[in-house]
Amino acid sequence: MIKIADVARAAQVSPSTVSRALTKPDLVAPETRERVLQAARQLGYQPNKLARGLRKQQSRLLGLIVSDILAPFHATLAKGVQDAAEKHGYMVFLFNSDEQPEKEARYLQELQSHWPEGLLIVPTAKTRQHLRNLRGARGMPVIELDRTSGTPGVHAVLVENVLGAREAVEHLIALGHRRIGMITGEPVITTAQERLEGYRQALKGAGITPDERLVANGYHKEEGGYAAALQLLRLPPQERPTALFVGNSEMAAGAVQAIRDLGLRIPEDISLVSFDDTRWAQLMEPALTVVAQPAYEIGYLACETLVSLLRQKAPAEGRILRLKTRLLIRQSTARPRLGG
Amino acid sequence: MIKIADVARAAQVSPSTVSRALTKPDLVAPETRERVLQAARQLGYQPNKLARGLRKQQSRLLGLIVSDILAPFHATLAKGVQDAAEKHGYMVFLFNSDEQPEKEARYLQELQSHWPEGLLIVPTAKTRQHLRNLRGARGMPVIELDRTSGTPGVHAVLVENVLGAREAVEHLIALGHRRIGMITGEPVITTAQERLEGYRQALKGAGITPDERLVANGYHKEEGGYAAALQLLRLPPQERPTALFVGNSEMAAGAVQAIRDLGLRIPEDISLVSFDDTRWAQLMEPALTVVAQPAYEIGYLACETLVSLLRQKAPAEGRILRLKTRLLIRQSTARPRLGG
DNA sequence: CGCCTTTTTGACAACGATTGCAGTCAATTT
DNA sequence: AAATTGACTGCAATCGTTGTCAAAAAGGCG
Repeated sequence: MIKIADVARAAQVSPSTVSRALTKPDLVAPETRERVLQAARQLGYQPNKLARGLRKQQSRLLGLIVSDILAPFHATLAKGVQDAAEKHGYMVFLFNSDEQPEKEARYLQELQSHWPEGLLIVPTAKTRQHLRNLRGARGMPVIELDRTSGTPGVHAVLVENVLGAREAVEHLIALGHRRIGMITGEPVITTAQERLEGYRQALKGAGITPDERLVANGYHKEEGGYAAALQLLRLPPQERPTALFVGNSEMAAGAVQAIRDLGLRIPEDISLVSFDDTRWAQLMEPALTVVAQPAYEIGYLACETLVSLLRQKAPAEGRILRLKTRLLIRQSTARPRLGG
Repeated sequence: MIKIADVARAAQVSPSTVSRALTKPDLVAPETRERVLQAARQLGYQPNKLARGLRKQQSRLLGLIVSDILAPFHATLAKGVQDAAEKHGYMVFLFNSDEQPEKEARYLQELQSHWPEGLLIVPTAKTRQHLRNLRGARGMPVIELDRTSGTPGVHAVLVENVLGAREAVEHLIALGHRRIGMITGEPVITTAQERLEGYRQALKGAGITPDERLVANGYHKEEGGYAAALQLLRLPPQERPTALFVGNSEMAAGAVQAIRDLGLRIPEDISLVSFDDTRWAQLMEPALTVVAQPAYEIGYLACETLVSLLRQKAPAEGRILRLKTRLLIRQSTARPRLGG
């Protein structure tokens, strides 16, 4: 690997001059600079970021921990973060907690030892205490995405979950549904709480008495969504929901499977609306009505926020940004059958 | 940030001893070791990997460049790589070339300056020359995934594309199709070439004269697949294919849209089979017949191979591994209509 | 008790890049 | 012609960690 000393020798100057020629061009004489640049180019010199980071005490690295890279929402989030990071000359270390607090803790440690300048994280159940334990975290800014851990003073980029959920359920109510089931995520996760809250608000607004048997936990995962949907749809006929509102697309995929396995039809027998727009939601038959989240924008904006925090040295107080969701009405929601 | 000197002071020993106590425990006296470990724990010491990497001349970092992180195939690939890397104590820098050679070149440069010990890459059209330009690459082992760039001596983990494609097309032929169209990817990409070759072999094997008008380029992308499908399905009735074989899932999604926009039904009017199994392929109606690739295994295996190359210093000659595909017959393929 | 091994520890020099400081040299001013 | 300025360059220290080497301490043996 070519180092600065090699370029220095080739250009017949000192290493200091090479460094300056490359990073502070106006501090060296034009002809020297040209000689250095040429030598560097010819030798294919690439600065060693490890050494530079060590000396300058800055890594130009950001850490990103998402909870499920295989879910389109998170993949899109990650892309938004990376695009923004690249724009500002940062690299991103991407990890996947799989919603497992232990994995998250491990990755946080591993990450910390690489001296990232900032951290973006989709928190899990224990993120709050993990962040507290990160003693070295000094003033390292942290931005939470999609959910919050409740850590005081932390920044976050979220969506209007309550409103988004309420709109979805109000849409069902407007179609005439009265018995509306919800498949929610882990109750410790704020998105699950907020979406449940939106669901309840909508019911309340319409004067519908909430029935706790119509709310089932799908643990944010496909299998959980499958089980939850089965549970709800196997209620006795007069108690069974005529519509389901699902907290995310993973669980919705499970719910669709369950509905099919029960031999029910969407939307004739059961209306379905879920959070997250995905390719399969668009391609399935009937296309799924969804609450679309601006995943790319969340990631991009979070990273922009982080970078601007890094620019201004003063550790700004935690600010929470909330983006809007959009209800995309497709064919999976319809009037309930009479007497349903 | 706590450094070794801080721990040394707290434990009343020299920095060297702290370093040894942490990395070569049997070289320090038990009581000293205990004192050091305790101090380190108490202060929350984390070794600085930048400094360590610089000193030890090894970063424990791997680079991974995929061509589209939003595609499930690539996301799964990445997960396989990361899981394997983690097992061996490596971190992964993940990038996304978006199939754009310029992006790839930029990321390769950026990556190189972080001194990764090895590189995993899903090559684009210009990877071969990019790798050649990477002068510093010395003996840095490179593993190609999914496709090959044709760089001599490089390792690769691929699938049996010819065979997989042939089986898919033979399945269509067995159903009675004679006019079978193919939507292929960029011809410079080896997977596209090989899958096309499999298609041709299947036709030849069945004594069907290939018709070049039945092959359209979808450029690996959804929009391309849409356009290509339109082109093929708008051929005059007696020339129009009764079945389509699509080179990947992105293009297949476009093809499905095109088929629907034309008011055609799957599989009654047109049979469809594509490479890559995805959630939407399973959930769409009718469920899509696909050639499933072991994406996770490709990633995992590639990373395992890379790590084992790193272990044995000798730069082994390039070896190409090919994994099997599986034809999953679902409902999107059926007998052609009589007189179709 | 002294000599020789073995264990344990600390001082020091790297790794590669950057930067404050000081020195050189030519250009300008007096 | 001497003095002053300014532009440019090199020296040396530094970032945090590790490995080499030698010194110091501890243990073993006659």
